[in-house]
Amino acid sequence: MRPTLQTVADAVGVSRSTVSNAYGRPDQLSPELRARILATAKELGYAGPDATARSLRRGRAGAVGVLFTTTLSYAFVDPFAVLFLRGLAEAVERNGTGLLLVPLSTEDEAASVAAVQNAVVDGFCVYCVPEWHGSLEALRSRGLPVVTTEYRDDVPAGELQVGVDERAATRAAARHLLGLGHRRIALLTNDMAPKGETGPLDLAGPGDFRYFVERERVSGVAEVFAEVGVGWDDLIVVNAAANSRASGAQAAAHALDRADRPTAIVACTDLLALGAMDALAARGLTPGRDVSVTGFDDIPEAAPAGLTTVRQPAVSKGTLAGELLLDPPEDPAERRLLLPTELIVRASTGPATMRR
Amino acid sequence: MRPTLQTVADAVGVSRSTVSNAYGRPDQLSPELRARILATAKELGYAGPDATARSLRRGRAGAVGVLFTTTLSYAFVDPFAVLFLRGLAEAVERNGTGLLLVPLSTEDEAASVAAVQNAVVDGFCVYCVPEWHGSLEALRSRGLPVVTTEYRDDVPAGELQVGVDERAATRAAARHLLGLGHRRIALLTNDMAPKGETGPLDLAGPGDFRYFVERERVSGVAEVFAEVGVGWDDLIVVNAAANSRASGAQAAAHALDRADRPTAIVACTDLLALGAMDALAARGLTPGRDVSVTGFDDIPEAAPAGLTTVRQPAVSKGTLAGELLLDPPEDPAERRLLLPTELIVRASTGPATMRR
DNA sequence: TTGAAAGCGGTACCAT
DNA sequence: ATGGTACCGCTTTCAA
Repeated sequence: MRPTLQTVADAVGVSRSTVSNAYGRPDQLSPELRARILATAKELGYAGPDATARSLRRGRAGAVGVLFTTTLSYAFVDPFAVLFLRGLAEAVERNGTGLLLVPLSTEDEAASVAAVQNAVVDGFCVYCVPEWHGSLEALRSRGLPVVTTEYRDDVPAGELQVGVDERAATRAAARHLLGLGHRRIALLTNDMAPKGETGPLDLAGPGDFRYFVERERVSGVAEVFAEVGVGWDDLIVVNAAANSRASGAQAAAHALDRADRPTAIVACTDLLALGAMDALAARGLTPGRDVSVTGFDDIPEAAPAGLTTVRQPAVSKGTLAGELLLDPPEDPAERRLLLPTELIVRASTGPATMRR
Repeated sequence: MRPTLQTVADAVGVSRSTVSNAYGRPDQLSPELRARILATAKELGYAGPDATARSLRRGRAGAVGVLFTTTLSYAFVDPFAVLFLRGLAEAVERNGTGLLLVPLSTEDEAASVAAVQNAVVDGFCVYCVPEWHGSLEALRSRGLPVVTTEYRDDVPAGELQVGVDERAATRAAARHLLGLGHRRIALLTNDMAPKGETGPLDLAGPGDFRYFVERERVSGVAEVFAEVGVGWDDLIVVNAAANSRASGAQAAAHALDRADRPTAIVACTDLLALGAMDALAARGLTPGRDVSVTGFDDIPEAAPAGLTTVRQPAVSKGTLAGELLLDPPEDPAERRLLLPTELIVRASTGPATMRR
């Protein structure tokens, strides 16, 4: 059997408290006794106080949990997520706190709920988890501090937030395209509906999107185009099964291969936009000349590709989320952080041209 | 005060065991009672069984800890690490297990040790942590399963391993350069010595490197060149302060600005190699023509840059590490996995040319 | 089907 | 400086 504190205490002939102090409060006992205790512990193969028991007693886990949209590994697939996590990691490690990536399952919601309930953490960071997902409720009912990466009103009061004005951001992108003369555009989304399939979407309006971010981004575009008489039904909306380059290319194909090919493609993420550019290339089309493309996030890959996109601070979004979580401000106003966005114009957008 | 199992039990008028069963073993009590318990719990704001207490009692944490070379955030900075973690994440999440990134501190070793001791996990994955680091000893003494990403003999018996033959890999790269006529080469390392400064290194031999991986990779190159009479002292060794592109460029500068400029640069990682290519570009030199460059890892950025490098399986290295950890094989032979490497020749290497 | 009791492995207050 | 004693919150035989 694995030795415990008691084992060591008995062997040395002291009390548990003293052994405990030998580890956690060296100043509470004579150096000599401490040395003897530590030596005996080593001899017995005692590894030091058990982490779980210590956490239970101290009431502190020393880690914050991170929840991702879909799966745990998505954290290492999406370039924006990686940047965000870098920031989050920097903030928490400064504090000696760890990061627990919680395994959510796409197939088994019960498993996800269990994972959230069993997570030994002091707080949670929620990265784009759909509001209807059961794990979110499980998470909130734990009563721990929670920070989300969306800036929105319809959440439990007091929840920490760090986000951007998604809608205003895409409005800027839409105005840019409008100014370039574009009137026939396609929207590339990644709504991750239960059975996400790549293909055209026929929705009554932006409000039908299931994801907050998707809803907001699409709304921004729709608003701007509506102002000039281009209604919702005039927009070509194509959903991508996943937020990946390949999926973006597939989705873009649906728009590009239409008889009334759009002159511009507005993608909800850079990954989708880069995929759209791949699709253009495959058809011998040049971004910014034949068809304009915009993205969202400004991931590192965007600049070399010449992608016009909305930049949002990735790393600092993570850092701020971490700081908020580790030391939640009292003032409600400080519990919600709105970060700036900026439209970065590159070569992938240009004047609308008539089709040759 | 937060409600506990007891609170709920008292409120309903049953015992703790029954409430516990209501959550963990629904079949052990009448559906009706269970419903009443759950309703009361909700009313009381009871969030369900405490994660830490449950872990303690069950003796299972539901997570594996991950240790990184330097800091936690490095996990999201190094492209190879990101790929590795993706694989690891995929493996563990399949099992419903989480990933706890343990915060190591560069400055405060005691803090790192504490972080390892307090990590609530069922096992550890060690990613390139130097063997002399105190946290490693703390980790091993916990007696949990451990998997390391290096294939080597001088570790505690039974430790799980998944790695590559680093030395053989760089031997292949060196032979490639040799075949192209290169005799005067520079080595770019990232030994992360305590006070890592970028600059020339004057070591007695490859054995002086503090890191296993560095030692092995450099040894491979040295061995091959020694065979043709190019000794250790003929090699230009420059250390980079960090494993980053910028640092690699800085280090490469030391080699490139010498009077006897090397005709080839062998970098210990792709990041350093890409930095070296940056340094070449800054000097108007063309990789593969003026100076050849090789890297290690074959990260995604390597191909577009035309970098000749050693490929090692990044994602599957992570997957295998995870599988090993979650279900350690009995057979000692299966506890150590040697993965293949492959030299990928691209445009960054070419025939050695006399300096113009 | 439900409950009593015994831990899981420690920590920290309060005496001595 | 050291020890006694609760107690952290839950799970799990085992008995009723």
